[in-house]
Amino acid sequence: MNRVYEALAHPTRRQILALLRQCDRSAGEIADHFDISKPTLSGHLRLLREAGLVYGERRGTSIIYHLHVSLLEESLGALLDLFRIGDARPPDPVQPSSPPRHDHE
Amino acid sequence: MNRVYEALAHPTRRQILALLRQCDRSAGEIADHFDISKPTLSGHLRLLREAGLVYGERRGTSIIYHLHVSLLEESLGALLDLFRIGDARPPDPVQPSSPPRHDHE
DNA sequence: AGTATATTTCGGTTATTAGCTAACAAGGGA
DNA sequence: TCCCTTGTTAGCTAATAACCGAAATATACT
Repeated sequence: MNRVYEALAHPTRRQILALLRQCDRSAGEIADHFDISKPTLSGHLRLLREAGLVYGERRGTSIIYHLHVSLLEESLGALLDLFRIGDARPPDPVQPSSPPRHDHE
Repeated sequence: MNRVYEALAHPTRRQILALLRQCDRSAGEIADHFDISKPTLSGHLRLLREAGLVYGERRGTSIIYHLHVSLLEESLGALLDLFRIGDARPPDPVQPSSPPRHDHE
C-alpha cells in the first residue's frame, strides 16, 4: 500500500497514469510526452510497476504499458475508507480561533 | 495539489491523519502515538499544514490540530476525477500475454 | 521577573530520490 | 549473422527528505 502512495507522489508518474487511462501505450510513446531521458522515464515506470498500478506486456521490441485498473480502484477505495469523509466525526463544536486559510494552488 | 500527494507519501503522516479523524489532538498527544522525536513529528505536522490537510489552533501552551476535512474531500475528489474509474475506457481488447501479477503487500 | 510546559526552529548527519550518460539485453528483419 | 530499434540496468552526481539534539519561542502561573 505504501508503494502506491509513494508512486503517486511524483507529478510525472501521475501524468503517466493519466495517459494510460486514455489508452495503452508503449514506453517510447509515453516518453514522447515528457522532456526527460528514457532511463529516467524507465525508472518511473518501474516504480509504477512495483506499486502494482501498471503492468507491461512485451510486443515485439516494444513494451506496451497498461493501467492495472483493479488495483487503482482498490487503492482509492482504501484511501476513501481510511478517511471515510462525511461520517463518524461530530461537527466541530466551536469556531476555531484561526480559521483555516485556504490559499492552496 | 502536488503537496497533498507528497504529504500522503509518508506512513507517519497518513497515520496522523487517521488519528485526527477520530478526534482533534494536540501535537504532544499525537507525538505519544509514535516513537520519533518531537522535532521530527513537528516537521511532519508542518508538511501536513502546508498541504492544507490539517490546521493548528493554539490553546494555552498547546496547539490543537484539526483535520481540514473539506480540503481532504476535495483532494480525494480530484484523485477520483483524474482516474474516474469505470468509464471512458473501452474494455481491454484481448487478454494480455503476461497477466498482471498481483503480489503486492 | 522567574519557572514550567508545549512546540517549533536551527544546525548537522544520513538516507533516499531524480536525473544524467554510457553500456547492455531482447527482438525483428536484411 | 549483423544491425537497427526499443527499453532497461549500471554507475554516478545533485537535490531533497527524514531524523536527532540543542536552542529558541510562546503561553501560563506564581
